[in-house]
Amino acid sequence: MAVTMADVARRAGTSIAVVSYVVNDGPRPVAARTRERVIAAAAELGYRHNRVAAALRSGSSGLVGVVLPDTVNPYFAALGRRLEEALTASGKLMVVANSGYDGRRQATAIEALLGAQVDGLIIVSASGADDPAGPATEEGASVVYVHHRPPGSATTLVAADNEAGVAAAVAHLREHGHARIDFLAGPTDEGPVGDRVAAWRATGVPGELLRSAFGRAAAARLVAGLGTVPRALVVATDEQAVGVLAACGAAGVDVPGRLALISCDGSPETAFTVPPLTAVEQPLAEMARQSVRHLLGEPVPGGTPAATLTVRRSCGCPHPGFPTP
Amino acid sequence: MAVTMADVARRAGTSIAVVSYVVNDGPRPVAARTRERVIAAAAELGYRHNRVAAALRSGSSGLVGVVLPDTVNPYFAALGRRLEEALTASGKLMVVANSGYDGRRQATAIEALLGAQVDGLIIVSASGADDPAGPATEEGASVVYVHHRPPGSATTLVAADNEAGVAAAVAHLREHGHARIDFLAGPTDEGPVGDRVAAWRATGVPGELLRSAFGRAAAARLVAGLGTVPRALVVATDEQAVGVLAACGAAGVDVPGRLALISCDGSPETAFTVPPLTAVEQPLAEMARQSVRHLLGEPVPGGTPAATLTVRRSCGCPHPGFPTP
DNA sequence: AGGTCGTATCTAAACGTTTAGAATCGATGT
DNA sequence: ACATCGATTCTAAACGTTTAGATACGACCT
Repeated sequence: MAVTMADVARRAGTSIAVVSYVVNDGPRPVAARTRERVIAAAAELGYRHNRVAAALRSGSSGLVGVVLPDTVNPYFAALGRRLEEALTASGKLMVVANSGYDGRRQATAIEALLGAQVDGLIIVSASGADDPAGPATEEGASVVYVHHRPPGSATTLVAADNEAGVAAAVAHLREHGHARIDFLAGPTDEGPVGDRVAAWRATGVPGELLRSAFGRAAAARLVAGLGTVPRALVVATDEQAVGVLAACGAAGVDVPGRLALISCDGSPETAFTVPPLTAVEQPLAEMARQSVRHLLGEPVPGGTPAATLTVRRSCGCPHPGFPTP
Repeated sequence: MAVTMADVARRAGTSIAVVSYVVNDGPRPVAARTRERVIAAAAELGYRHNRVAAALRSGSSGLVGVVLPDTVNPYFAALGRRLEEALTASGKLMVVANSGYDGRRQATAIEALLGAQVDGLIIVSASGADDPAGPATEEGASVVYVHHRPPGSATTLVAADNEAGVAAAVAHLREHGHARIDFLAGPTDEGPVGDRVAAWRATGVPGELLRSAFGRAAAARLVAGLGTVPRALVVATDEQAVGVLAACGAAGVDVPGRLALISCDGSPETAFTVPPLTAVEQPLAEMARQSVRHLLGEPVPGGTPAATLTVRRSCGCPHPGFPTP
């Protein structure tokens, strides 16, 4: 059915080997005239390189597995797209799997990806999951964790430095005149949330640590139940910040008038909330690039990328398009 | 390196063929005792089925390519996840590619996916792109368009019926007392937007057709520049509705007080906007299931799935958690 | 002329499966 | 005893590529 290298070789009057050399641009040189004939023959016949056959023989499938908790979450969606960009630039295809924050589903997904002979695995680990890279790395597959690595794993982790960003957020709110600055985190301090809590604590600014389950509904409940609304709040994730916004909207609490808010994550959606969220923005593009380089065993230039503060409206700053009261 | 069927066969004291029969559960029967021995041997050795080798021989890679304009857009993100669920249920892995709404990138992506020998292609075509399935289907690959099919293509399309949904939206706004109901669409009526505009027109209710480029910024500009704010508006996509919301927030226009809003798409994010958006919700799960069944050549039960109205706050209805004035 | 080198090409053996066709082996029927 | 049959298993040929080793052929040197 499909056009194979043998067809191209026959047409170009050469052997399969040289066709392969031309297609892969190596590992042996091909005379310019021959190369032209092969290229012409391939074009005429509509040859398409069969990566499956190549994968079987060469051991590289050109596939990279990406495991994310939930690609509908804008933060992971944004990370996923950055990863795809970085992978495409390296000629890899991205196979995605959602773990749904569930360790078992994550393990199943990884198993399926390894069966597909992926060249590597980029994992944002579900919290509470055992180290899923264990079985994977035993097989010799390369694995990189992004954003969150399960406790006890020694596998490479690519994550942003949030310390400076959170400090900047706190400093910024203080400039707006807030003496107390509270922090809203999830029920546990696992993963990057822990770093953010620590960074907030490290500033030494007085304030309370509030907790709410992950998910917007929970965050909404929290704000609704709040007796005295805190004046300034740093929120650990966009997801929760959006929940806080929804709760404030429902309760008629003015943001930033009665509650100043700074979120962490800074996924694209934060630019379009009402009001637009000021956020400690994760350097997703750089994280994606570094992950891919690690995975492919290339040198990784630049150190840990740092999250930076993106100022919009929810902190109290005037923002283009918004009337300053 | 890796454990192969030959290793398992040796250990189980049988031939490679029976190992294959056991692994694939066919196409020939295996005696119960032998099967057990094979399964035990495979477990002891940690055998993992090599899908690349299987793909080369059998012609089925277990991979399905999914091409989306932009996986960061919540609507496509939600569709993507539904597709992944449906594919996983059929034992397929999903390879995603973003086209960035660009015909050229879309063509490149499809080419790469075909090279990976995907078993099929699910495409949400970039508007304005030539029929990208042409070259693909010539190769015998099966292709299904979802949501939007380029004009001139005869390939299978899976899309929702928006007529009843939009009519319900218009009727609902009328019940809220609006005599005029405007409609906000993109610059062209290509794809599903056209159906929605037509459905709005078909209701015969007086109102103006407003236009704005795709993208939230453009929608924001539109509302900001509006002399007299329309009282009731149906918006063609969530993306634009979020833009309208942002513009209203910035301009201090109360939604739904001064402007009642119903969006089309109904991606998960609409539940968490301020105020929560009433929307004509696309039956994404059903669309995903149908797409996959079409792709795999299975019978597709049920006709065209219909979009349905999900009532929240932006239309003027009271909504749980919101004080009714 | 004979040897040596370099370049370009060819031959053929993998890679790990799938799956027809052949082979084996009791059991059954005559 | 012998042919027949069914159930099970084995043998071996693909699938389309990659790539090491063998080969062919001038050019160059002595």
